[in-house]
Amino acid sequence: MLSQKARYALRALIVLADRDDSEPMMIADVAKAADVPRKFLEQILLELKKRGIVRSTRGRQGGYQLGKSAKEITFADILRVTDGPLALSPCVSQHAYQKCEDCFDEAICPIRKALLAARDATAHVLEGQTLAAAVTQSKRAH
Amino acid sequence: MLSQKARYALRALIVLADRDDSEPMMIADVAKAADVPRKFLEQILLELKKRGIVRSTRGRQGGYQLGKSAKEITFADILRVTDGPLALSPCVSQHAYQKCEDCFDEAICPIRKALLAARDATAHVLEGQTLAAAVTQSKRAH
DNA sequence: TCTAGTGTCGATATGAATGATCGACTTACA
DNA sequence: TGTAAGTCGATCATTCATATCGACACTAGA
Repeated sequence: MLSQKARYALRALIVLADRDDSEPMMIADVAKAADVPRKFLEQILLELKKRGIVRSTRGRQGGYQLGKSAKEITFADILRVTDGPLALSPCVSQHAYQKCEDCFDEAICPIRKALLAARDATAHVLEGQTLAAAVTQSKRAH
Repeated sequence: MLSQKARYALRALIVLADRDDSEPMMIADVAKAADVPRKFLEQILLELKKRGIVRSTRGRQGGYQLGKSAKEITFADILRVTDGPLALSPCVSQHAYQKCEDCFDEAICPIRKALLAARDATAHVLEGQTLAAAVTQSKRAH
């Protein structure tokens, strides 16, 4: 399951993607539009910023904007920030690989093999879902 | 990520699947073979029993066996017991659907659409992975 | 019928993660 | 230089994950 944090991040980013990106949007406004607790959103945006998904401007007239084109930001990118690796086990993670402690031989582990297939399938789908597509879709529906 | 509980369940079930199933195996023996804390395994097996994945015999000479053929038990079945729905959100779960509280219209929710695709992909893979296949594979490797 | 060996079940302990909030600080523009 | 913005560290409440304990119920075999 997604964490609440992930839901908030997705909603906030869709808000940012769905507007004229020429000037930044204040945290408070994003929080209101995306229905996210203001202070919590702060933390989330900071993490997204560290990964380059958004960028910020300080001081007056400051706020947040996407860090790159909405076409280049995928759901996979976002979920990796908020919820960690997509994989069901560290031993099948592409971006955060780690050996299982109690696995004596990865090569023949029957569990690993199944999890690897699951990871590939999930990642393939989520890496194909961009923010731009999400915005387009929700606009078309109105 | 999988919970520890899920890893334990998978390992224990592979142990049960990988033996002559004519007589039950004691919890203590399963715990040892699968390297799972005995008391914790108790709880896990009870839950698996409720879902029909294993069955038990009480009293002397008692113990656990698979509840059906290893060919009919999928990783999806097991993970649903230990970790809940495979879906990333209740609103896209097949077996445990629930409406999002703060989602005003499911039909046009751009997040939901992405999560639905992810669920389908994951479920498809995990429902294709049986205990029997896992055992066969690990045997072939030796 | 007794008893030893087995699963069952409810309660509880503990630590970690999650979700959320607060207040002080820094930066930038007018 | 004052004010409006983001930044950052700390903290807190609650829930969840992991694990353990002890008493109980059931059954085969002596």
